[in-house]
Amino acid sequence: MLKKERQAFILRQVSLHNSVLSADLSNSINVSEDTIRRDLNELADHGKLIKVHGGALSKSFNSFYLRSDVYNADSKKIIAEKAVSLIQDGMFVLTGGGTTVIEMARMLPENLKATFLTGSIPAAYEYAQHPNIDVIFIGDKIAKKSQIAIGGEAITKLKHIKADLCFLGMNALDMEHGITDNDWDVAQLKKAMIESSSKTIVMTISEKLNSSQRIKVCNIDEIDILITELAPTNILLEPFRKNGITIF
Amino acid sequence: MLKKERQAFILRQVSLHNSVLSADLSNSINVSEDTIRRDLNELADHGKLIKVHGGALSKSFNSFYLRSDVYNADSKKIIAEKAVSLIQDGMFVLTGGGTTVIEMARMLPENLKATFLTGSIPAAYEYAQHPNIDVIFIGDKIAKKSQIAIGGEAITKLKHIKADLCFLGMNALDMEHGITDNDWDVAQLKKAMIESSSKTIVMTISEKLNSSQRIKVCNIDEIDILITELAPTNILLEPFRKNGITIF
DNA sequence: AATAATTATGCAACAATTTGCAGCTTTTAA
DNA sequence: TTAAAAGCTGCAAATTGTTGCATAATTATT
Repeated sequence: MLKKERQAFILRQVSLHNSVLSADLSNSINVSEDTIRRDLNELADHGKLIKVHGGALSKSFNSFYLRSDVYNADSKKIIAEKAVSLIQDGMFVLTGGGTTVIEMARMLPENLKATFLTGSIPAAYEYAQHPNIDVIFIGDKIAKKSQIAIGGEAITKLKHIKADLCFLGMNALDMEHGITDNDWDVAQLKKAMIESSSKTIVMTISEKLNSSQRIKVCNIDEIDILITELAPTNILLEPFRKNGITIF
Repeated sequence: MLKKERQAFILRQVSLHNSVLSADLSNSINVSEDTIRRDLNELADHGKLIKVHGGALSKSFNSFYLRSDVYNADSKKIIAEKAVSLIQDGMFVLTGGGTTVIEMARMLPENLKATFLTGSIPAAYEYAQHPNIDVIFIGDKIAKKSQIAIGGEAITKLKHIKADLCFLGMNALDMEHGITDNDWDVAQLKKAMIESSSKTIVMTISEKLNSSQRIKVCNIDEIDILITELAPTNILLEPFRKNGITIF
């Protein structure tokens, strides 16, 4: 096998699997690992792949994980836009405090007149900036990590409220486990928020679909509307639609 | 799995869920927690995430509130420094929400352990950032102008509270009219706050001394301590000292 | 075609990196 | 204050890399 063939083979493997191990290549081509290493170094020098300890990575793989910030921000803006379109004048809107919610708060149209209820400091801050929105803060004791109000007081107060819409950003969502979270207090609060609203709207980027965490919030069937950055027709969302959830 | 892949996976988890636990990662990737910890430290060194005890946080999750320049920032910093020195571990501290209070919130020493009560969204946000401070938010309906909670609910809640210190930023202060304000709701709230605290500390830049506004909050004699940017011996402050107010 | 020059490959010894573990310290939460 | 969880440090084992060198393969030149 010629050197060029070998390197072509390596490149194909990399683009196929996103990563290769020197040992595997050495095995499948029957050359010493030294040769493989030299090939990898050469290809890396020419910018064809990224050499790492033990093997190599595809370049696209690497750039993917480097720009994940921007990528997510875009998704969240798409989600926020869809969410905003559901809010109408005069509504009582209950929201959580995730980054997606914040994004939505910033996109609320200036002329919207509504009342927003939240237990999140950052969210309340955004709502308070808005010229025509009334803000009601729920609860008193603030959890440092999540910067939202937690505990019995907040939940008690929620029980006396009936909002039209409830917007929740989600950490994890899957058909089997429903909505799950990794913080007990937050989970309790979300549960109470869902019960205090006529409609529950879950916002999440598609990558959080089909993942789960330790603490259960509620079952899939408590969700009325699901908003992701994907087109509503996307195949990934099909199982949720089949369970009676409206997809936006 | 290559080290870089693993770290990419970690970054993805962090950007997805905003936080990760070392133990969870160790489980899902099947490497020791030591390795995870080393990865997290490495990623933190490169500024890709924020390492915390037990796991890591997404970097983009923090910092919504941007530091804007405020009028007379220098004077307010001097005032804030003096104010901070009055707070001791374990105290219950009630505060308003002016720019001076925000400045004070930012200067609280890291190791201070205290409970702060406030009806101001920006103040609550600052307190929530602090590692050792418990935050209790007072009230529910938020006034747009001042971004503080107003109304009967807040005042009722204040009646059930007895704080050690009450820090108030003031709009106007003069010997004859006492503390005055230009917003009825805010004045009511300040009144209630003063009544709910053992000691009332008024913070104001000197140019607001000897000015008055339309709505009365309280008389001079309800003030225990007055903090300005001036030296305590300044002639301007003499009349207040003579009225039994401690000057800082 | 023969030979010299260049390049590629494998080997071996040594260097560096990575990883898990054990003992001990620090932090956290009750 | 105390017990559990997490972190740190040093260390050892395994894996991976590097370098120099000998040998084989390829190319160029006469």
